[in-house]
Amino acid sequence: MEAFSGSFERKHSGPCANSKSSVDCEHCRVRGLSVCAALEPDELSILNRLAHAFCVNAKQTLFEQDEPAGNVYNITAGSVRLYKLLPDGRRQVVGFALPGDFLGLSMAERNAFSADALTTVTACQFNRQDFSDMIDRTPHLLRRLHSMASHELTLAQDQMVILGRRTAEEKIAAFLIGLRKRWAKVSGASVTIPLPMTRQDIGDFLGLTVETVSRLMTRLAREKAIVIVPDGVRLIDIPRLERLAET
Amino acid sequence: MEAFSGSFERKHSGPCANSKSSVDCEHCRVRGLSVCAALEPDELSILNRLAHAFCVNAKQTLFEQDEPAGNVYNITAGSVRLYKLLPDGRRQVVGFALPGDFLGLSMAERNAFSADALTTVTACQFNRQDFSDMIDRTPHLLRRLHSMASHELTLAQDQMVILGRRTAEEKIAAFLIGLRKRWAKVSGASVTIPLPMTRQDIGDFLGLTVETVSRLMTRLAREKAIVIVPDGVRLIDIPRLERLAET
DNA sequence: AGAGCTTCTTGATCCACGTCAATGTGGCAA
DNA sequence: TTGCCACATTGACGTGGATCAAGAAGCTCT
Repeated sequence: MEAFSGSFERKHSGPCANSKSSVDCEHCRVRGLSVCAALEPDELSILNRLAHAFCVNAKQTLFEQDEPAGNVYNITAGSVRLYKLLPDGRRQVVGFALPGDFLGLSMAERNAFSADALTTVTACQFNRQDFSDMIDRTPHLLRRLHSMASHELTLAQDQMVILGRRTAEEKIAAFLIGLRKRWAKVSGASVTIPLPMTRQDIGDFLGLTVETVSRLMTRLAREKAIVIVPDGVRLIDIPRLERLAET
Repeated sequence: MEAFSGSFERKHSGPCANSKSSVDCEHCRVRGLSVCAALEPDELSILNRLAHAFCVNAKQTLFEQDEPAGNVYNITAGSVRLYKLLPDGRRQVVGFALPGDFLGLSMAERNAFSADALTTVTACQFNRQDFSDMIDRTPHLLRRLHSMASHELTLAQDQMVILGRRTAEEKIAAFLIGLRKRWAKVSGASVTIPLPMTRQDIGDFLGLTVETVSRLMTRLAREKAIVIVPDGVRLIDIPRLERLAET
């Protein structure tokens, strides 16, 4: 809980080697907010005074839907799946959190969704009450957080258009374009973008089945709108963005 | 722009009699925020210092998607359709605003959607810049607005579940239950709820066609989950909520 | 290297919902 | 009253994507 401003550091750079059952990884302990968090240096330094950094391995849970919300999180590395479950097991992925993203900014009493790690994730955690007290003392930071939450609302509304009024192929194309844009903010523009989530996750995000996602990805590749990088299906190239956008 | 706290008043209570092309209705001029706005008296009184009240008839536009956002609105009476259009004309309704609801709280540069009046609407308008300056001077009000925006985000995420993972019948049921709940906040719980929007609007909100909406409303009525009030199709009864919820 | 996973792909078939078309209905203007 | 028009309903038919089923291709553990 000591002061630290700016980037983060870790003791080792590969994935955590420790047991899957451990939530905290002492070896890759990080400090401070993600540099991607779109905050000014003074804001970073204020928040970092409260930061408690930790690391979880892939498939571990950060928090679960309907549980009392205990913390606010800022992702510093890795990606996180955010989803809601219906009583009968149907699942809707409501988003994916990438480095720089905050979780729990709504300050609601309970979590609106579950969150678990798609890859090894390092994050920076704040006690909800400390966080709340701090933003009460720092109005311009609250203003910033409000604008982040508003941005998320517009993303959610865009997703409503995608879910309600686009065909399966358009959904996939929009998803890939949107993800490319988000990765560009994190690690710079690139034709190759990582898909840390499974086809099932993509389907649950877009209101499609795994089979449909798989078929359409293959089709987009056949039609040369994308390239599924051969060494694994979790990496794709978007050589010509406009080609994909016009589908 | 004078001070006024609490409820609103109008000069006549029926729909506006003046020309359809007029945006402001001098006859039913209102003052102040909606009493449904879930604000404390002191917050109401602060905001009302900036309030500029007005009235529009059904089908008139409040603002349009992508235009520079000039105002923040609080609906005091009537209902408003919020929607996004795709270039090819497909439409996604992203929500319906009822009395008490704010529009434009995100303080974004441009409107994320279009808004037009489903019925005669009275609303309370704030200049965006005045509003922004005022919340900067009033942190606890900003905090309140942030929590309203966050609530909208959770509604949007719930809508994502509905759009992505529910059947047509479940969509209609969820829509009616949600609308009933919202009307209850405005005018108290009642088995009869108004549907100020067309079947097309409902379809565009739920990702369905008019025909499907119509068919399923009829079916729900046949199965006695709802009653379409005979004197018009824009009013339904939900005699047994649990009956509707289990569909 | 092989066993046992999970994930991904591909094909055949099905059906919920969309599309197209016809008709009904209520409000309003002339 | 009549015609018009936007909205709603209903039926017949078509189809995009779901479902079911079978492999293939990667991981991880031993």
